[in-house]
Amino acid sequence: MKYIPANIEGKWRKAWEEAGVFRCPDDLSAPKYYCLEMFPYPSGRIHMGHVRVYTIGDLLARFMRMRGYQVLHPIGWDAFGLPAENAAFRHGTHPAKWTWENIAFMREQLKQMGISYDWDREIATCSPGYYRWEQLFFLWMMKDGLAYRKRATLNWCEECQTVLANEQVNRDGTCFIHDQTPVTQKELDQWFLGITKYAEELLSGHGELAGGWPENILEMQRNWIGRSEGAEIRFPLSDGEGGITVFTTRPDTLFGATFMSMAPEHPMVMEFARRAGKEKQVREFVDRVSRQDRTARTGEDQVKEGVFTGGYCINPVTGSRIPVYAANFVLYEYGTGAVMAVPAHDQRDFEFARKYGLPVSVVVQPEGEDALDPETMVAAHEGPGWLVRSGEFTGMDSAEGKKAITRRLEERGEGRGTVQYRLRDWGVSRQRYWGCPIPVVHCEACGIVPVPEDQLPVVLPEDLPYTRERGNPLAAAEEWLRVPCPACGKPARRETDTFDTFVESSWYFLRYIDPGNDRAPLDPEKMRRFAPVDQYVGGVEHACMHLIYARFFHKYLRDKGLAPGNEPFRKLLSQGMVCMQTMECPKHGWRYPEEVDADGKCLQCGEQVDVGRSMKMSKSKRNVVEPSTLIARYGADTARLFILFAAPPEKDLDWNEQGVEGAFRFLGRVYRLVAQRAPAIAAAPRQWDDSEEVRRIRQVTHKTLLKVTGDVEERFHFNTAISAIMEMVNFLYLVEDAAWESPGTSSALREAVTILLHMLAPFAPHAGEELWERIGGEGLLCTRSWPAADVSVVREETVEVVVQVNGKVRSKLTVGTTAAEQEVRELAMADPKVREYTEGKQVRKTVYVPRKLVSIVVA
RNA sequence: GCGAGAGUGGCGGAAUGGCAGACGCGCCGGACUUAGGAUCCGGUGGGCAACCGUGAGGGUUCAAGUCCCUCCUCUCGCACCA
Repeated sequence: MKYIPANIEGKWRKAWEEAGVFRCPDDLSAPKYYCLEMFPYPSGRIHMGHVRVYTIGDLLARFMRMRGYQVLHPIGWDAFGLPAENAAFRHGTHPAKWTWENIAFMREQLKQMGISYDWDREIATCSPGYYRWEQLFFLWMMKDGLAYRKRATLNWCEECQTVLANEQVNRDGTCFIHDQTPVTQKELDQWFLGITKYAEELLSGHGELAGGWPENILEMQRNWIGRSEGAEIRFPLSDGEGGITVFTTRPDTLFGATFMSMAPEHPMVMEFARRAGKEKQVREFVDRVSRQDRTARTGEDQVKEGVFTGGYCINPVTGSRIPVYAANFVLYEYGTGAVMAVPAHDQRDFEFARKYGLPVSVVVQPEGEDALDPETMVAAHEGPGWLVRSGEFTGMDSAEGKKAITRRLEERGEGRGTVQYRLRDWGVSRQRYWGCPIPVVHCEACGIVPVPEDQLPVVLPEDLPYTRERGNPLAAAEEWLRVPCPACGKPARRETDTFDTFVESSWYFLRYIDPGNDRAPLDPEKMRRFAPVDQYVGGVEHACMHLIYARFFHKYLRDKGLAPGNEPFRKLLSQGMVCMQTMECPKHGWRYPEEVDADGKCLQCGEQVDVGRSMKMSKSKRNVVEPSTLIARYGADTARLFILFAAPPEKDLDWNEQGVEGAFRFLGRVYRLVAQRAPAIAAAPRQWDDSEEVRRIRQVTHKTLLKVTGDVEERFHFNTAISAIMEMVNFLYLVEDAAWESPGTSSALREAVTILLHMLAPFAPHAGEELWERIGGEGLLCTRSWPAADVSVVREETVEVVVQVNGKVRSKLTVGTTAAEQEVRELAMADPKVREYTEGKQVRKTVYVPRKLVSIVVA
């Protein structure tokens, strides 16, 4: 009778596996439901964050399976990446070995959780059978002009000997792995993917996602893409031919442009300096600024500074000669790398102008305020207003002026309205070994030559001695490196850069649909059957990069006829973090929970530890609970149930050992209830009496069923679904022995327990199966249909109506559900408790809400 | 600074504008027991009460945790993007 998860969980996992119940056939026999959780990086062992995502996903997968869908629920491994290399040289192993061992270990951990994956579809992105197709996509992109090579300044870590993404640079400008090493800037030829060609569609596609995706994620993506409308305006050089084009969102302020600022990297900067004989001075500034990494340079506390280049250009509308400065706050990668400076109406330009004594000219006058005075202004006026000192445009409001000035520039061929994006093309080159080789060859005669499609895959050589701590071992792999040029046959060298691992994760969700295909990356027919993902579950940390890259890839593959529809993920659930309180010993720093005794004393020194606020579980803060320990102690069902009960999925979850105990206790309670009543249930007849007792049991049962179904299916409120199940169990505990034994009522109780177990199945699948077997249920519970609620027994015959007097509840009436308004009003007025407050007073107003309340207002 | 979200008992959290605090944890009491840190049953926002209570202050409404305005605090994202 005792609930011992260790005795039952393994047994049922085996039963599921043997029956192959989670295998999803290629052919559809029911409407499909593609449920996907973000696949893990095989870091070694799963952590609570993984347990949470995979539990949420599995709940939905199991639920939808019972709802009659053919569920595709796959899993795989995001298996390339830097940590494998770091671990490899730390532990003297090979990245491949390390990765595959981790995969083997974590696969077992996931299996222990009882997640209902179709393991036949498992993929690891480090297998040539996977990445060969991504090499093919890259060749296609090269042909389509979407993959190209560009010299670019990138963050460089001397220690890693590789390029870092901006997000891999710490706030203080050090490397995210080597936090002592300052990140520097380095110019390298890099491969880029033209994601900006899809910028507009990535933005407009949000229309299709609205409702299915959390609004905050869409907002983050909007910011990331950063669309802004404006104009490109050409400023002719004051001396000689040519001109400089700027991008501005404020063409209406053109008459107020009194100087120009350029990115230090802009080629015209040194050109001007040379001509003016100011090379030395300007070079000093340019060198100093461009040595700084992007984070430091764009940080908020960065002081604006610049240098006069010696050059001048002409404001196309005022005709005045304006000086050109190089300024540290102008970004070369954005817009045209040059901006017209309007100090009166842009705060940055204002500060810059005041610092270098440049003229300020007011051209936008805010409505209803004193005329702005350039001499006394202390800040720029960035808001709207009326145009002044703007020639023929004077008097227009700024919105109108934007359009009019742009139109005039277009007519004169001096500019045009354009749209700019903050989104940059995606740099995919990494100077790294453990990644997918970029399939091109460098030939002295032919330049860059793509590897012919029939020679794919370019297999990453895994037999290299992995001894170098730094740099890319591929660069030293002479045997692999030297190949004949595919074009001319002369000796050439392979590209040694590998892909950013976000490339792998940009299409894995499609490959799951056709994982074994060795003739093509994807079969369009199968894609049409299973794509898109109906429900994607993962963390917010991927709101921008992964989710934008994947949307981009999906759109590209759509254009190549491989992927159906415009969007890869119909609905997205972004789950909250798993947090736990931190403990810090004054002498020994962060403490693991097991390093502290029951009285909150450090086991090492006996000092009282400080209990800090709850923070995201992390090894560094030692506020972690190991999933394996948890499962060993309580079983997978308890882990799952607690995680789903402790908080709604999108909110952060506070880990609490006593809460886990509570979940375990509840499962024990269900277990004892059902196990104890199993004989009575087995003996119960199929027909129930038409008694009050039966009606009550059935009403509770079906009400719970409706609530749980709605909470899971529509609201994703798994915590309230569980609390409804708990209430039902509490109710069943109060049912007397006699009712379990009596033929008339036991049949209704049999129905109750049957439905209870079905509802429990997606939450605590192992315990559910075990009890299902005990009550003589047929087949595997997880393969059964979700029960249909009998709405007729849910309907109440009477309802409680609250009576308020002046907004305060004074009495409650029990009336028939169909009672007429007039009747209820009269009952309310006649109620003695109500009369106490209404006696002798004038009734001003009464409000009647059917089946809810009567509200009486008295003077 | 900008944007998004959140703030409810001792704690995690419930509440289509209609009885605030479901459910769980913790705590208190009872039962069963040689025993209980197992299990079962009951109680549990504050106040003796009238009443008061959802971060603070206003407002709309017969009625506000929920809607509107002004603040405060916290979390996350963006942050010289011209």
